[in-house]
Order: sequence, then C-alpha cells, then structure tokens
Amino acid sequence: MVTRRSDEWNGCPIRYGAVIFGDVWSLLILRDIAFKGARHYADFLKAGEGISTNILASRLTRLEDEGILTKVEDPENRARYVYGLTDKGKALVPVLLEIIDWSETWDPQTEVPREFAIELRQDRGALARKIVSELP
Amino acid sequence: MVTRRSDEWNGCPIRYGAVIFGDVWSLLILRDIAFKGARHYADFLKAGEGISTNILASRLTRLEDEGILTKVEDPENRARYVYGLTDKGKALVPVLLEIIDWSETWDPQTEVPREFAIELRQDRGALARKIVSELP
DNA sequence: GAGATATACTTGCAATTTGCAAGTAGCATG
DNA sequence: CATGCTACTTGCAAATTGCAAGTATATCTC
Repeated sequence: MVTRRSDEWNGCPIRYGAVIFGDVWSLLILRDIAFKGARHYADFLKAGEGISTNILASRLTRLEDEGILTKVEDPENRARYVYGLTDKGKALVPVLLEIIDWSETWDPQTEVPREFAIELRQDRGALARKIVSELP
Repeated sequence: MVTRRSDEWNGCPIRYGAVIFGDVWSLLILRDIAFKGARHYADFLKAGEGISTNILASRLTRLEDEGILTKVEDPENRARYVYGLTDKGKALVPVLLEIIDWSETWDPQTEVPREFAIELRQDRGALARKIVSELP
C-alpha cells in the first residue's frame, strides 16, 4: 500500500490526493455527501452501491482523520451523528465536477441531466460555488 | 435523495470514473504518462513509488481495456512497447489538474512549482490544452 | 418502565487483492 | 551464440475486502 510516509514522494500533489480520496468508496461517499444530501451513516449505507458497513466505517474515519469530513452528534437524535464536509472537503467539489464532465463525455451510459451538463460547461466555477453554498 | 436510476451501477458519472481510474496506482500511472514523460513499462516501474510489476501489468491492461491507454510495439526496439494516452485518456488531464490544485492548496508539504500553480489558476483550460498538445 | 426499534458501529471469518520475489519468453547487442 | 534488456507471468504470504452477525447506546411504544 502507498502511504504518505514515503520520503521520496511526500510532495507529489497527485499522490497526496490519490492516497486520501483515490479509491472507489471514498469517491462515492464524497458524491453522496456533496450531491445527494447524505448526512447520516445510514444514508451512505443505503446509497445504492452496496458498501459494507465495516468499509464505510473505515472510510469515514479516514476522511475525518484527513480533515475532509466532520462528525458531530445530531442534536435532533443523540443516537446518531451528522456528517458534513469541511472547507477542505468542500474544495473537492471541483474535482468531482471534473470527473462528472469527463464521464458525461466518455460514458455512453451516463445519466447526467442535460441541464446540469450545460451549466457545468458554461461556468464550472459558478456551479461549484452554487453547490457548495447549498451545503449545510 | 437517491433516484431510481442513479443508484444503478452504470449511469452514475462519479462511479464510472471511480471504477476506471479511482485507485492510487492508476492515478499515479496517469500522472507519469501525462506529466512525467513515461512511455515504457520500465518508466512506470521506476517512477519512484514502488509499484509491483504484477500490479502495474494489471493496471495497464485495465486502462487499455477501458480505452484510456494505447499500447503499440516500439519501432525503435521491438522488445518493448510504447504506451500512450488516447483522446479519452488525454481528457483526464483537467481532472489531474484539479487534484493538483486541491493538493497545492491543502497539503502543507506540497511541492508544486509556484509558476505551475499560478498558470493553473490563471487559466486551467489553457494549461490543460498546452499539456495535451505536448503529448505524443 | 419494559420491550421493541433505531442508529452507528465492531467482530469473525472466508474470499479476494496486493506485494514481494523469482521465473520466463522474445528481441537486441557484442 | 552468450549475455542482457524488456515486458511481463507465476507462486505464495500478507493485507484488505465483503458478508453476516453481534454490540452498545438512544429513542419510541405501550
């Protein structure tokens, strides 16, 4: 496994990102929280991709440790926690949008809403800011 | 939150991208070929990250199968092959640039050259086109 | 206030994937 | 034609994942 402890590539920005969120489940968690309103543990579990609960727990912990996610007790129900994006996590929205743009172009099966794709290509900075501004 | 169709395997653009290049080694291979001039098998092996040869072979095959990489016999030396990016692969440069931008902002250890970061933030579309235009 | 339910995990274990080392097959070089 | 280069493949132990079941605390229901 690649870790950031390797002396030689401590400074590489692709590696830094890849180690933190460069795996399928982390990317889907970020998608769910950024675009699909996921806030609680069960939201991620039931997002439709079939993530196992132990894997979800490990990814949430890693993302929290890396400063991407926050986790606070839900004031409405102390049996659960509310997950949210930190500023560092919100700053990943442009990365996700770029992936969406690429997939929309190259995946014949893509289901990106037409209006979304148009808005994305017209001004992706504005769309990113709008999405972030609508997050809690 | 999760629509009827978007929770299937195929239509989600984040999932599409995540499954194809959403792992540490694939991202580093793309970095090496897009930014570091890697062209041959040995270039990737010796890129400094310590990828195992079996893992490298499996990733190269997957990226080729997904239409990201091309692999052709080297006319200069028929014992080896030349790897290159397809148009679909070249279209990932903006994704990589977005990851670089994010890491440059949030990783205190980052080693992105100052001039590169400035150029990136001034006009990332232009930088992406320039990088792609310099690829073989 | 007792029992059922909700919520966010943890644990155990089999199956898959990874990482390391060694081996192989075709081409090139002297 | 012997040696090395190049791109792999193979074997195996270790790590990670996926699945199922269990746990702990909080909340709801009667």
